[in-house]
Amino acid sequence: MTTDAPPRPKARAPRGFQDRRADALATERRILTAVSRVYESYGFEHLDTGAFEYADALGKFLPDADRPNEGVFALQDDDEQWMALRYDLTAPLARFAAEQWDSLPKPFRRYAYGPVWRNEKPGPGRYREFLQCDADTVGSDRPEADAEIIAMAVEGYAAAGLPRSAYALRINNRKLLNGLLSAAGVNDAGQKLAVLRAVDKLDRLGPEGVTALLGAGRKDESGAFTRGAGIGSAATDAVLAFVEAGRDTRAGTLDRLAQVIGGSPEGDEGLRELSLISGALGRLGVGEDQALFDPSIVRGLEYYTGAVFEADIALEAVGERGEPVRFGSIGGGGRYDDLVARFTGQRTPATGFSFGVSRLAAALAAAGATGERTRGPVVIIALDGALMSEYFAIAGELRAAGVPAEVYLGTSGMRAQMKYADRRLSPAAVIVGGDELAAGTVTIKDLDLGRMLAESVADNRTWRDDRPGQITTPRGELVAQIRRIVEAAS
RNA sequence: GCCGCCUUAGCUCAGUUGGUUAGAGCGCUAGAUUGUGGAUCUAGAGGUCCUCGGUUCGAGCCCGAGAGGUGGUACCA
Repeated sequence: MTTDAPPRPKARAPRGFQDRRADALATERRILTAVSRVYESYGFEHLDTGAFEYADALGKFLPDADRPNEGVFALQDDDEQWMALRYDLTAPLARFAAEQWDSLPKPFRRYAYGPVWRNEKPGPGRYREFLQCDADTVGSDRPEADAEIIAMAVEGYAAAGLPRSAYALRINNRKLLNGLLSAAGVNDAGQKLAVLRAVDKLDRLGPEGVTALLGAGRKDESGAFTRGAGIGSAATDAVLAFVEAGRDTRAGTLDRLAQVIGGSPEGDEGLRELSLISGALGRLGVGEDQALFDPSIVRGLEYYTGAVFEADIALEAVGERGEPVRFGSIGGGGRYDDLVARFTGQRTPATGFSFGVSRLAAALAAAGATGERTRGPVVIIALDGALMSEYFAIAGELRAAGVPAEVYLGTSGMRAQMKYADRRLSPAAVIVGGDELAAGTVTIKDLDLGRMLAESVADNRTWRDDRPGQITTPRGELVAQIRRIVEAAS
């Protein structure tokens, strides 16, 4: 027995890529629609760009001969130029704005949504393909532009269905810490980067851990050692006082920041910007609990030059085994004044925010905030192959009346067809056999009513004899009866 | 990238000291019920015991390497 069948491929999605079915897609679409409406109400125009960009347009992560796929999914075009799937929506905007600058109304305000791709290690809530929804203003250096972006983000989360207590935007300004470090004599770029990384871990490691990372370094429980920034103890104290300057109100934090910032042109500039943002947020009606100043917010992206924003979600959720689930950041953004200049050489101030749509959808689903399952169509039971044309006529009538309907196209018996309608969560099934046809009637089963009545029926004999939720009506009343059932179901 | 743990049916898992034909629950398919979902009962289908190599008369079980997953850590434009 030597059959040389070719090896069968294993049916599996690449890791970090997910299949999303109707329920998840409905949640995503609802979020996208709601957030887009908010962006449009502020005057942002819709823009879409292609999934690929030339790699040099995406920034410093140029594919090289050794590791062309580091961080991004890249491939070589037939003219040997490297192209890469976009890893966010900001870099393509910078490219577009630079390319079209002369023909654009300025400041240029656009929103965009779509998938982005990152070729990195996937984890829980971390995929290699996910949806973002961004709004950016290019060509305004007014802090009010930042404030408006923040206000839209806050409004967007509310529109997406998050309860007000479940999220907040935390706002910081890169210039504050930069100025503080200059004043403290820390000017080395590598050290500054290490300080940012240390500060970013405040919520996880606490002040002690951050102190260690600012100084000599830190050994974690597993024994791995992380080298510290190596700044002096005076600078360390200044940084700690700074990151712990957050207060309950924006004005309170500003006052405290003024005390600890140490006096430097850049730091003062940062303070002035935050102050203007604070004033604008007040006038835009953004509550103190929705947008607060938090000096420990860093954001990884190195291209941010001023204000930075991050949205945290505080939804309580538990996984399948009752363990608490953390969703982390569900959005972020900030000011990037140098990104367009990479192309044009001219400094072009810009600011924006990015919704993590996939994460937000996952969080909403896990928190049970979107319990609804998408309903199936009215199913026309195909009892008799000779009557198929009648079945399609019925489906057509229902569709014309605005009711989703489908004729069962399998070859199974009635039991399987009813099961099919049940699994699709259909509101109703239509049964037409020889009896109905002869009598000029149709039999309609209200599946929701049946689902309800089933709870009080223990034995199957009764269940089948009673035919709960089932009525037989004249053929002419079909559409009206179905409509009544469907409207009750929605 | 580094460290730990894990990998047996579609899913969750059990599998004795290394010993016959690898099991359970759930799910799936069908029947009990000529044209009726749920519940119940019955039956059936479903397996590269992650892969490769080694030890052994004999490996799901022991040893080695690799892959995948997972948790932590690093990185995250």
